[in-house]
Amino acid sequence: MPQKARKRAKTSEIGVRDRLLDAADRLFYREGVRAVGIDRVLAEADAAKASLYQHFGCKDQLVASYLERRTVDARANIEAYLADTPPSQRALKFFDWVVEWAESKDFRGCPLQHTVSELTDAAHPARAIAHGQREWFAERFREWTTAAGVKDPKATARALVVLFDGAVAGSEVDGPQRASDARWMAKKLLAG
Amino acid sequence: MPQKARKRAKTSEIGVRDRLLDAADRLFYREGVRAVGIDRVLAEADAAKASLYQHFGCKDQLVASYLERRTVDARANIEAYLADTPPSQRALKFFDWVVEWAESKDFRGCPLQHTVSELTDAAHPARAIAHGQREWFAERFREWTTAAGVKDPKATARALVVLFDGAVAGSEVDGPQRASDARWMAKKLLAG
DNA sequence: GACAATACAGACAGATCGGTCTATTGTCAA
DNA sequence: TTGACAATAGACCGATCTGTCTGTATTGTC
Repeated sequence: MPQKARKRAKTSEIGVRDRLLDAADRLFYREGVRAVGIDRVLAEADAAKASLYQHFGCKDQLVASYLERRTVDARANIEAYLADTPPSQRALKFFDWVVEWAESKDFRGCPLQHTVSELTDAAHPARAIAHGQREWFAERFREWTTAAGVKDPKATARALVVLFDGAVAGSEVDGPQRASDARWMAKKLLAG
Repeated sequence: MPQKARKRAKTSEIGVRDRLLDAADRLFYREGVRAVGIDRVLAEADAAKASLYQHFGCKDQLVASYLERRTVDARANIEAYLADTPPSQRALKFFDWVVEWAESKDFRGCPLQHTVSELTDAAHPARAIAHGQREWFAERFREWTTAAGVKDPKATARALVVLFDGAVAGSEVDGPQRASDARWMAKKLLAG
């Protein structure tokens, strides 16, 4: 019975909920949430359909949970990346992080942007998560530009949001050069 | 016979091919190319399924034709918008156009970005169209920054691409303020 | 060993998808 | 008037989608 061995190995390693989230993350990010069906996620996670609906209720909730985990991880990731950088230089250092992200093998743009543009329904739970993450970014940029002591911290922070969006969206189509271009301009902006 | 009146009215006004393209444009741009099925397009265009397959062959080709027309229209639109502006000031004036676009009622981000992120297949005809349009933008930016006489026209042009992408992607989620933010930064960039 | 909880496999339903096909209708030119 | 042509309506096909359901196997606890 192949199930026996497989099941034992899996349940002792990672719970089925995390396996489903891992699989959803890989597939949804790579191909989009509409292009990937439930069955693909189940096969990738090596899980049963009942487990998915037990843990998440419906596909939309799985999508929301996938984005939720992405944002939590991204925040932790960024904060760790900037921990050793003095606050006055974090705005620019953040764009180093963006460049590294854009250069990473599996980079394919912003999962929040993608999902929001795929799911038009304004009441979809994914939209609230995307909105929350953008608020977080806006606040961090205001912190960083204030700490940097630039002339107009609020306007500069808004400009950095544009640079960030442009770096991510541009790198998706043109490659990581766009992220470097954004960093180049961020440097000019923060210096002047 | 309702068909009689309807048919006569329609065929004398706009050909069925253009009606299909108009319908596809509205629906694909508003909801995405995967979210909208053939039947929705047919109902919106008040056309028969056979007409769609007669003129476009398959859905992918309809998508490509929709994007093709979008790019042709956008180029003409932009060139007309900038016709009365001296070359040296076109780079900045272009961001006025972006602001107006972002403020328009039906603005919902960049159709090319959306479609490319929805259709992962690298061989899809839509990707070639998107690539061509980005080339066109890159060349225009180089022209305009050269005419503006800035210090480093090529780097500045690359930066403007980032600002443009950021303006469009940001305005989709946060509203047209992002386009104004991009213009603000473009002005600084072109002045310094 | 009995039991509840969890996860498995997969049939099934109902809807929708892209695409093909037949049959009908209106238009226009010979 | 006839015949070619373009457009219509819509049945139909096989595939795929989300979600439900039945039944079985494994695990940990009493």
